[in-house]
Amino acid sequence: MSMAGHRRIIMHVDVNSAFLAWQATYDLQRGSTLDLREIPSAVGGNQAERRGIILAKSTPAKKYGVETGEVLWQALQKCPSLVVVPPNYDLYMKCSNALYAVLEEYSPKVQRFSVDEVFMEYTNMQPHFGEPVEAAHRIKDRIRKELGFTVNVGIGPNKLTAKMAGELKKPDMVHTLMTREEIEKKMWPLPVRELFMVGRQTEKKLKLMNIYTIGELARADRKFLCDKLKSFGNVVWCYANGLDESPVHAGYNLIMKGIGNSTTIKHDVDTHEDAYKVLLSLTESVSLRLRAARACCRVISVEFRTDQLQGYSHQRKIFAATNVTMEIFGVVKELFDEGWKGEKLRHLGVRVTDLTADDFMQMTVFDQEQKDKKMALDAAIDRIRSRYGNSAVMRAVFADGNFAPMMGGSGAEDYPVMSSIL
DNA sequence: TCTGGGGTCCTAGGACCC
DNA sequence: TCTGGGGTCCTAGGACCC
Repeated sequence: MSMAGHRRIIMHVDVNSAFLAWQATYDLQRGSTLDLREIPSAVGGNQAERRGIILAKSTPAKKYGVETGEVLWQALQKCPSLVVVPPNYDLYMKCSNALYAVLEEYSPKVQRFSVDEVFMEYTNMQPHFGEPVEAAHRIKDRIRKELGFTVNVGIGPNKLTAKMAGELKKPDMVHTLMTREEIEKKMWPLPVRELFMVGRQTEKKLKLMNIYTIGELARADRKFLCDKLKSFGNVVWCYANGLDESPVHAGYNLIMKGIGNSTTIKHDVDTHEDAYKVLLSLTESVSLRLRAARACCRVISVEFRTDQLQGYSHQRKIFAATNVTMEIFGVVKELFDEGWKGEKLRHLGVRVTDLTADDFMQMTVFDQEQKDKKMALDAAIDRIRSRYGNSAVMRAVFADGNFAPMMGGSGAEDYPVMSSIL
């Protein structure tokens, strides 16, 4: 909440080619003489495990037309010399934490927006750290020197303008979008697709209205847009005009809305037995994270993706909130049986939503003793796993080694992800 | 030779209630 | 025997973000 007439100053810090830069930094610190950022390179999933897409690319790779999200073999056609390294999520989490720790020194209000993006409230911080642009340069240079990777810093009167400023030109730059004039000059000429929240579908609809640039969207009739795009029309119109009042949510105090894990399976699954193994594995990691967050869930959903890449889902609200692995798994099995249309499945997911705090767990009328036992078992397994690692305890169904006992979730701490409305 | 995994929010339609 | 209308809850699907 900002007082009327009070001018906020928000900074957005965005790591340049985060996954790739972090890997390169790590390699250099361990004595490598090759900087991945200086050659055509990418972080990519494992093709043999059918996860072969580009997760991040170097600037030289970008010059060959390599794009994030594209399938590996296509990227290799464009750039045969492309060096592809596997992802390392634990490393990313460590680098992200290090970045966050530095930024916390400059403001009491720092919001983790994603693993590689942070919003920082700089309002009223000038007496301590100087004018915003100078401070941003110092912060940026300090991160490069101390942590070894570069960031862009965007500065604006709200989160939207700060974020858009940070995207203007990369890498290792500071940009501002403080005034109406700056917005019109720097942001309005950009293709409308570059506006936060304008994806492929919205771009297509806007084109049909003859809107191609952010400026054209900003000057379009608001009522007309609401007519065509419903409430979303208002959102994008405001964003195009640099309007946004959303607060910076400091630290972890945002409530998580849901926890999910999903996985692409090495071989298509077409039996209940195999699907159950995958689903149990996913349920294990979801419920572990749920308990770590000291939460229970009231909605459980199972997500399907077929070998034809057709996706669908099935969910149910349960009577009493729970975080007991085998209770959740019981519902997951039911949902799978009801939802599965019998196709070959390449991908399965488990997600829990409608979370509540676990401190006053609703007493179940029946079988309280049974429930206590299950909760004690989960707690004991969680303790062993946190002490000796996730593979220290394994359910017997996984003993044949065909499926991993804990799929998804890196064990890294969870933090709230920003909402799409900023 | 195919297209990851983690999220959030919005909308539409049906069930159900008064 | 009649079919108005408002409200809430639930589920599925779609759009977007990184």
